[in-house]
Parts: sequence; structure tokens; C-alpha cells
Amino acid sequence: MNKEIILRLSKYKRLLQKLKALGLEKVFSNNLGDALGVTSALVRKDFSFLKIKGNKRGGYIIDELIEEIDSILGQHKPREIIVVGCGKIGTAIMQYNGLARDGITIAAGFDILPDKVAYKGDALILPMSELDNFVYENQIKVGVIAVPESAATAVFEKMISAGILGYLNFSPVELKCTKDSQIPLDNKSCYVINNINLAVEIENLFYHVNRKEELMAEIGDNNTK
Amino acid sequence: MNKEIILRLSKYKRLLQKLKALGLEKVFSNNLGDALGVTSALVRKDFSFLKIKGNKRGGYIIDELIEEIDSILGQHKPREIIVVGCGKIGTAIMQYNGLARDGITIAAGFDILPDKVAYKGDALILPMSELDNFVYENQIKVGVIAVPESAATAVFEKMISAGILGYLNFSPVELKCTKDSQIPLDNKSCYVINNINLAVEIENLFYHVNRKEELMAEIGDNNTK
DNA sequence: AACTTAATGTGAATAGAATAACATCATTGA
DNA sequence: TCAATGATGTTATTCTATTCACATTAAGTT
Repeated sequence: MNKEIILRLSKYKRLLQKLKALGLEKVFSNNLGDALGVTSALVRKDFSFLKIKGNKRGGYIIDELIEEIDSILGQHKPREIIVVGCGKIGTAIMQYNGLARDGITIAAGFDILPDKVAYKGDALILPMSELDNFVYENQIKVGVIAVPESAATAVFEKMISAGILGYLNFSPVELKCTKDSQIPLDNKSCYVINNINLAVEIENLFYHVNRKEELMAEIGDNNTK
Repeated sequence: MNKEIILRLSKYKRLLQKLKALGLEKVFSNNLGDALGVTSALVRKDFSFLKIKGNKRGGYIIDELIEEIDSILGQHKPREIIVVGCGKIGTAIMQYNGLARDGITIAAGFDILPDKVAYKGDALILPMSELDNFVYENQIKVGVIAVPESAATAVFEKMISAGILGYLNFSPVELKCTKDSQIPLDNKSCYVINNINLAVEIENLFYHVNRKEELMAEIGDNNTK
């Protein structure tokens, strides 16, 4: 399967919700494609793959689409996450209210030794020693890592052994699932990791900006020649 | 060219710096591949594409690699960015010290109307009205968008017209370069945008975790049958 | 100096994803 | 009722990224 499809689905859904709020009832593959910057064919293909049917001439019913997508994304299931590392980035995520809208709630934050009982957003910050128990008790499956580089791998291992299966990692360490995590799920493996390395992302922007500027300069030279 | 190569380059570089700090002098394509989760062939191909030469039997000299990569990534050029939106996420980025290490500095933060002169990290927060001038004066090319959804497109347009060419966007709005931004750079276009939508990313984690769990359950059923 | 080894460098093969193209078929309108 | 239209659904194609496989060659070994 295509990893990107699910990301697109999430984006379709958000767009559809906005269109619905504007009073629209139907949508064409063209509309969705434009908004996401892909071709209409790909949109139809995505839907076809997901067994979502449209009407031969009337496009797709927005309500139906949203419902179908929700059921595929599992919106109905509980979606509680934990945030490990309650420094600046961790706190920002805990207090980010763009998650609640999608049914994602922060069950708790964790930090080495919170000096006092503290809330960030609506969620309590607990000491790392509580992690195992909390994850087990609350059946948490997904976690955010927002600790400094030095702590990242240790924290990752703690979370793995606590049973966290999906990771959003903001530390600059590139975390990986172990190869054998696929079939025999021992307590040393996970399912999916999304590493977001801010420095890498920004460095990448600079590269492309610089390169394009060089390109422009060349073209400019040629034109004035 | 391959968009992913540059991201990998950044990652190679970080890894190489760590290896160097450990006292290593040479590295094999295998080492780098393992760390990044790709094959050694791809590592060699990346280097080959970038005209980086290794030694037929002795791998690559770490110092040389780092230097080559730095020159390709343009590490020597100034790398100042601005952060627009100084709420929780914007502030977290401004105070994140993982950027300085890579020569990335925050030139300033911007917010609608900062109620007082304020610093976040080392950078001053300025009112949006100063944006145009500041970007021009300081030749800023790259910016982070960390404003609420409602403000995102307006802010984006302001930044575009100020001359920002590369964007890291944390707002839940999917920003796009206009199609015609490629060749004739008018003042309504940009070069590269990286959208990071936290809700989408987390939703994606849940999907994959759920799907894998279902898969596991099936396999478990079959085994106990 | 010849032989073995162990890495690089790269052309071919494969896999994967997106686009293009078109056949299909509901709906509209004459 | 029948043709024209305009969207979907799907097959074929293109494009891109990655891996495979191996020829190459530098370094070490006898």
C-alpha cells in the first residue's frame, strides 16, 4: 500500500469539513486534487482503493466521504496520546488546541522529575517513573517524544517497553523501528515512527532556496546577455 | 533530481559529526546506510551524484565528507530565519537550541501586536508592521509560520510579498507554491514550502498502529486455531 | 609480484507512485 | 427517446526512487 494515501486522506477530510461548513454538499475529484496539489485521477484512485464510490456524473457526497474516511482512519476509536518531555516543544504540543478538533487528547505529559504537580493544557505532568503504569492502565498506544537529544534513545526505549507503538519524535535523533518488529511483536519493538528534525527541515529549505536563487541568477544573466 | 537526497545529506552530516566526535576517521557506505535505514548502494549513489569520491577499499574520509556536504548544503552562507506567530509553538522554535548548532539563527519573531518589547530566546519580537522592512533590510529568505489557522493564509501572503522564499508551516492550512513560481519570480511566489500538520501526523500514527494491531490480532487468531 | 579481499562506483532491474488517457455510464436537454 | 455532456472508475504509461548485482580497483597478504 501507499504510505502517502493515509496522509492524503487526513487532508481530504479536513478540507471536506471546511467545505461542508460552507454549505457545500457535493465535491468533485478535481476540487480535492486542486486543494492538495495532486491530479484528480489520484484522488479518484485513492477513493477507489478505499472502496469509496462516487456518482458517475455528480461527484462525491461530502457527508458520505467524511463518514467513510473517518471510519477508515478510525476516528471513532479513542485517541489518547502522551507527551514525553515537557520542555518548550512538549508544552507547546500539549497546549495546542488543533488536536482536540480531531478527537486527539493528551492523556498526560511526562518529565524526569516535575518539581511540582503541574498541568500543561488540560493534562497532568507525571514523573517518568509513572510511565509504565500509566501507559498500561490507560492503554496508550501513541506518544510524542520531545526531550533533548541526550535523553532521546533512553526515553524511546522506556516508551517501547511500556508498550507505545506509534511515535512522533521531535528530538534530533533518528529513531527507527527494529526490523523484526513486523510480525512477532515482542516488547522491544514498535510499529511506526515519524521523525521531525527541525534543523534538518530548515536546512533543507535553505538548500532549495539557495539553489533556486542560483538558478534564477543564471537565467537572469542569460536574458540580459 | 531527487528531493530526498538533500534530506539524507543533512542526516548523513549529523551522523558524521557524531562519529567524528567519537574519534572515527573513516566511514563505509554500509555504516551510513544502516543508520539511516537505507541500503549502502543508495548511500554510494547519493555521493556519486554529488561527485563525492571515496576510496575503493577504505570507505570515505569523514572530514572530507563533512566538508563536501557542508559546501553542498551551503553551510557557509548566512542562515537567518524569522518566526511569524509567537504563541506556544513559535516560541518553542525560537528557544530551541538545536538550530544554532547548524548555524541557523533566529533573526526575529513577529506577532500581530506584541504588547511589550519582548525577547524569546535571543531574538526580539517585532510587530507584523515591521515585517516587510525587516525582511528587506536583513535579506531574510526563510521563515517559520506558527500562527493559528485563521491567520495562516493572510500571514503567508504578507510573507510572500515581503520576499520570503522558503517556509516551514506549522499551521493546519496546507500552503502551496503557486504553479508559475518556477521561472518568472514575481513578488507573489515562493520556492519551497514544508507543511507540518500535527493533527495529520498524529492521525496517521493512529491509523498505522490500529491497522497493525488488527493484523496482529488476525495472525494471533490463526496461530491459536 | 601475483592473489585475495573488501570496499567503491554504476548500469540494469525492480518497485512504487503519480499522471495521462480513455472507456463507462448517469444525467441533462432537445 | 436519444444524443450530448461531464463526471467517475480504471487501465496503461511515465516517471522517479531504490535496490540489486557486478565490474572495478585499491589495499593488504603470501
